[in-house]
Amino acid sequence: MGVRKGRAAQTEAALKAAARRLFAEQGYLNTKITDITAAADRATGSFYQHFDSKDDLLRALLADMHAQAGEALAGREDGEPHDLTDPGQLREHVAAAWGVMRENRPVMTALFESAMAAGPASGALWERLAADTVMFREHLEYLRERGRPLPGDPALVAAAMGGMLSMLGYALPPGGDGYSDGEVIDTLTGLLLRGLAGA
Amino acid sequence: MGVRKGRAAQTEAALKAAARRLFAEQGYLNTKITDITAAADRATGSFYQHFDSKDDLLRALLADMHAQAGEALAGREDGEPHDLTDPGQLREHVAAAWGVMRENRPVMTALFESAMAAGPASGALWERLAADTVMFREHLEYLRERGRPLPGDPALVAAAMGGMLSMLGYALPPGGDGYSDGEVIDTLTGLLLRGLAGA
DNA sequence: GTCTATATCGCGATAGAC
DNA sequence: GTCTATCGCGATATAGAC
Repeated sequence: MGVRKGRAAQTEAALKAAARRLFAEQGYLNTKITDITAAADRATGSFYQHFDSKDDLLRALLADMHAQAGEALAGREDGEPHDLTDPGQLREHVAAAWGVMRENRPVMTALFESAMAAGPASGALWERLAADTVMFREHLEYLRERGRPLPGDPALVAAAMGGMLSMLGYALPPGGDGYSDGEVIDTLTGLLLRGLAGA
Repeated sequence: MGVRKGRAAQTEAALKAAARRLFAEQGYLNTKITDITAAADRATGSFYQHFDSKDDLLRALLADMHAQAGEALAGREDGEPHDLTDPGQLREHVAAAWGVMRENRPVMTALFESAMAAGPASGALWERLAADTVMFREHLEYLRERGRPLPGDPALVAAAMGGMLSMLGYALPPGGDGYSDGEVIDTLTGLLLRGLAGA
């Protein structure tokens, strides 16, 4: 695709870009449709030419993210499960998950808030957690098959790991005064790998 | 206090009870003030005689919970920090945290959603996480002082542990088909204690 | 497709009789 | 203190000209 786009495509892109910025800045739930159109310098009505609702826009952003992730990961998966008890390999996985979380902060943030707004009984958040940790779960199941003792059911352990990551990814203020990405990744890796009982 | 209450106290209690039930069933954000009054068989206007807003009601529920927890914990804290690397003691702490989460599901749920609705940049969720994990943090600092190697900054490790707990506590459907409390507690204890690398 | 203007509505909050 | 009735605002969504 070339650099030049039609006016319509430009508007859609502007709306998406504005939405991503606002979702990260003030959250998904707090962001009104009029906020998005204003930030994109478009009229309110134009929004509905491209999206049915805020939720629809979010799904579009998610699709973009998946497409991008698909490109980046193409051919990188060798199909052979990795050994999560190996320090280097675990760190790599934690770093990858953390990276996705940070680079796609607007979308992850929004999905998180959206799932949460559905309420606990809806199970939406649990589904999200499960979906986001399939890779962890598969690797844990692989370990279990090979006779490694796990602290519990692979799906539960995977969800616990993922929950820890998502929660920190959402809650930790991204810039400045907090912890560096490397520090967070090292800490989480260490915590998961050795546990509290030490090396 | 006796069993009989005035009409006013009865109304306030009914509103609180209805709110707790609805918060657990459909979430805090989804629950409208009119839902609460309807469930409590009271008129909409009566709500404001007792609370200024939904947020105010939540604070009242939180105060009730703290009062109750205060009674339960009175005299149980011996001031001496515990050793979180001891399996029994760690499990006790995890079980305690999990128990609070489950027994006060409506309030915890609501606090969680409320903090989240403020958006990520507000830092509200991070503050909640930090506040809910002071006990973990203190124990970790105690370990560090005694020369134990930790995977990272005590506050960060504590937040990670707390995040894992809160996230699962919120996301896991409370009844029936899921995991038992004992299973969850054992899994989390094992995960934190031995880490993935095993005993 | 984009704009301006407006219809519609849910819901928080208040007024005033009882 | 509780009720019924209503106001007012914020936000979604649509209508119709350009």
